[in-house]
Amino acid sequence: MQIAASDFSERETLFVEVVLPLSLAINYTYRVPFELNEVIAVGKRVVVQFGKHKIYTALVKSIGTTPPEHYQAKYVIDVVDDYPVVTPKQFEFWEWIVSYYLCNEGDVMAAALPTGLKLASETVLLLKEEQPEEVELNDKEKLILEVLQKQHRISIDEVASLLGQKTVYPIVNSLIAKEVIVAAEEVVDKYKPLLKSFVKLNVFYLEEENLRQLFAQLEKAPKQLDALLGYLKLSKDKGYIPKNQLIEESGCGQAALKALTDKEIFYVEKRPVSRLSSDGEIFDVNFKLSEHQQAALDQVNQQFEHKDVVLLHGVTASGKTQLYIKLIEEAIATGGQVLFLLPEIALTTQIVARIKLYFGNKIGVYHSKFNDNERVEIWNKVLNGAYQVVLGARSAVLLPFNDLRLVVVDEEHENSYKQYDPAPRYQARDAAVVLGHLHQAKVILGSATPSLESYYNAKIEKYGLVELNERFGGVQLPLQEVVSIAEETKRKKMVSYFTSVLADDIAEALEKKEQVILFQNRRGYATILICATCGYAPKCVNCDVSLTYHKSSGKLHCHYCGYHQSSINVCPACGSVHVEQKGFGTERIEEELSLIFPDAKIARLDLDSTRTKNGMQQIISDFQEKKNDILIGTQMVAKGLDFENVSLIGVINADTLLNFPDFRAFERSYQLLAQVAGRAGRRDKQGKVCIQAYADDHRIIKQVIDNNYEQMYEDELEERRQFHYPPFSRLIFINVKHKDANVLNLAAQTLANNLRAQLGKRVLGPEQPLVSRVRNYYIKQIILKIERTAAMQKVKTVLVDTIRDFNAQKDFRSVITQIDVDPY
DNA sequence: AGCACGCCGACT
DNA sequence: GTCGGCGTGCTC
Repeated sequence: MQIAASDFSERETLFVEVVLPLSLAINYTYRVPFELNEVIAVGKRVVVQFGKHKIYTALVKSIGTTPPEHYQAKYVIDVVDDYPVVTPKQFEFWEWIVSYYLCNEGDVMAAALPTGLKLASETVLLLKEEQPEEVELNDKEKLILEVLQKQHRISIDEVASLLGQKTVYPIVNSLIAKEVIVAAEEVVDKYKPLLKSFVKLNVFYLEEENLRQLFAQLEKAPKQLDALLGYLKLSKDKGYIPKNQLIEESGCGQAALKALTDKEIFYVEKRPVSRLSSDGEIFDVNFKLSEHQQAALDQVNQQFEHKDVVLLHGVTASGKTQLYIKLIEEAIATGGQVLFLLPEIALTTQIVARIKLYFGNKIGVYHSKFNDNERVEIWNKVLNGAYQVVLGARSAVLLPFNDLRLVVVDEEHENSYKQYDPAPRYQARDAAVVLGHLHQAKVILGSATPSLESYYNAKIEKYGLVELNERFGGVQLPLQEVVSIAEETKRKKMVSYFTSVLADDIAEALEKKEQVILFQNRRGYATILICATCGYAPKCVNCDVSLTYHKSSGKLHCHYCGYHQSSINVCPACGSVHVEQKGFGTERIEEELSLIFPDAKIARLDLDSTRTKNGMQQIISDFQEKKNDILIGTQMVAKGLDFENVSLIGVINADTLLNFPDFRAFERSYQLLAQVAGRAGRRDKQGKVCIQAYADDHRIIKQVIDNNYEQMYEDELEERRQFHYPPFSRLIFINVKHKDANVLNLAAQTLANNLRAQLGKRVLGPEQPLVSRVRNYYIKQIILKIERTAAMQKVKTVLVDTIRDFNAQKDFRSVITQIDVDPY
C-alpha cells in the first residue's frame, strides 16, 4: 500500500508494517503515535522495540489504518530519517530477491543497508540514584555493584565476562528487583560524520577600512599576520577554509590561530566533511576506439534497440573497458545512473583507477574493504544522485538507485557474483538483469569466457550477442605449451614440482629481467600430513577435512572453520616418525623455487598473504614496480591484473582444477586457464604460457591452447543436456545441518521423502557433500533438479511449505535447513 | 538475532 | 538442593 502520511487526517491512528534487519519470516506491525503522523513515510527508518528489551531500527514498508486483529501493536518510538532512505523500486527488487532466492525480507535488508544505517540497542546497567538502605547481596551481585560504583555503567556483555558465565539475566533481574540498579537501552548511532575544523574571518573585516586597521594592529605579531595573509590568500571567494590547510600553508602555528580566534577575528567551526576523497578533477583521457571496437559499440547499441541484455564476448585485451566507458558516457549524458559490477578482487586494480580517473567525482566505488562510515556516505550519494556511476562488487546491486539507465557486469562468469553464506544467497549478475528490468535500464554482460548460461541465453536470442575477437593494439597471443608431468617424471627430468620445460622458461625470463607469474590453485605449504607407516592424517576437530600444514605459522590449519593446532612430528596413532607431506600449495612452491633460483625475488599472493587491508594492494604494486621477479599465487593472480613486464605464466598443475567434482569443473577450468594465459605478454612482446599437467591431452587444455571457446561451449552444453544440468534445468540445493549425525540422517531422509512425494524424481539425494561436517555441524544435501518448462514458482511454494511443515515436527525442530537457488 | 522459560546434569 | 548449560519458542 502506497499512501502518503498527509492523506490521513491528523487524529487518525496509523499502523506501519516494518521490515526488521533480522532473518524473520514475516514483517511486523507497529502503531504510530499521533505526533509522528506527519513525519512517518514509507522508506524511512523508525525506532521500535522488538522483544522484551531490544531496540532496532526498522524500515517502514507500508502505512495503513487497520489495527492488527489478534494483538495489541507496540508504538513506534521515533522516526529516524527526514527523507526515505530506501526507494519504492528497492522494495520491489527486495521482493523479487525474497521470492526467487527463497529468503526473508530481513535478510535482504540486513545485506543491503550499511551497518551504519542499522542501529541496534545495547542493554546497559546503571546504579539507581536512590540506593535502598538495607539489601542482602550475594558475592556476584556485590561484584557488579563494585564495578558500577567505579565506572557508573556496565553492559550486559561486560557483566558476562566479569562473572565468567553465559547466563547473566537472573542476576541482573535480581539486582533490578532489589532496586539497586536500573537497566537502560542505549542506541548507538553508528554513523558519525567526519568533522573537520574550518576557519572563517569575522565579516567585520571584509570592509576594506577595517581590514587595514587589522593589519596595523597585527604588525607586532608576525605569526598572526602570517595567518591572516594565509587566510586571505586561500579563501578567495570561499568563506570557510580548512584549519589544517591554513596552518600548514601559512606556517602560522596553532598558537597564533588560537590568539586570533580568542580576539574574535577568526571563527573556528567544526563541519562535516566527506570521507570519500575526490580530487574533483576530471581527466580528459581522450582515447579513440579502434575500428573493431567502434563496430562492436555500434552493434551493442543496435542490439539494445530490441534487447534489454547484451552479452559482450570479447577476448582478453580486446579493450572491453573502453567500450564500457563509451556506453557509460552515453548513459549519464542525459542525467541517468550507471551500475558497474566487478568481481571483488578486480576492484583494487587498474581498471577501477582508469575509470575513476575518467569520470572524476561523479563516480563512487563500493566494496567490502570500505569501512562502514564510508559506505553510509556512498549510500546517500547514490540516493540523492550525487553519484551517477557506481563501481562495485556484488552488494552494489542493492544500492538505492533512482534512475538507472545502464548496468555493466564485467567478468560476468565469475562465481564470486554468487553469495553463498549468509542469506540472501543471490547471484548478483542475475539480480542485476532483474534490477535493470525494473528500471528499464539496459544491461551489458562482458567476459572473455562467458558463463555457459549467459552464452546459451545469447544463442537462443534471449540476450543480444556482440563478439570482439580482435586483440587491441595488435597484442599478440602468447605462445602456449603443455608439458606432461607424467612423461617428465618417467624421464626423471622433474626438478621438484617443475618440469624441465618450465624451469628453463623461468631461468630464461629471469635472465632477460622479465617477470614471471606462477599459478597454483591451492594455498598453504603441503596439502596434508600423512603417516607413511599407518596412513593416519590429522583432521580438523570441527570439520570433516584434513588439516593443511602452513609453514609460516608452523601450524596445521583448517580452511573451513579457522581451527588450527600445532604440527606433528610423531604420528599420534602409531608413534611412527615417518610423517610425510602430501600435495603442495603456494607456500611450498615458493620455498622450492627459492632453492632452485636463489637470486630471484619471490612474492606470494593468496588469501594468507593478503589478510590485512592493504596486503594485496601492497603485493600487487610491489610486483608492478618490479620489486619482485616471480609472483606465485592462487586464482587471485588470474583476475583483472595487468602486468606490463610479465613474459611467462606457469600453471603448476592443471589437474587439480579439472578433477574438481562439480558439473561446472571443466567450464571453470577453461575460464581460469584462459584467464591466466591472458595475463602473459601485453603490448609489444609476445608472452609465453606453460601449463603443466598429468592429463596433458585433456580436451579442455587443448581448447584453452587453441583459444577455442566455441568448441568448449558446444562440448559442455552437450554434457549439460545429457545429464540435465543448467541451462537445461534449474538447480536448488537444500543443505540440511545438525549437530547429531543420526538425527541428521533421519531428518535428511525424511525431508527428501516428503519432497519426493510431491516433486517426484526431481528430488535427488540426500547426498553426502564433499565436506560433510563443518563447525561441528553434520551436513547432508538434497538437490532439486527442475526442468526448464516447470512452473518454477509453484515448485518453490511446494518446497517452502514442505520445509516449514518438516521443521514444525518435534524431532526436527533443531534441524537447520538452508535453501540455495541456482547454486554456483 | 537475542531473550525467557523450562529441563537436566554437576557440584557445594 | 541449586546453579548454569542448553534446547525451544516468540518477538507486532
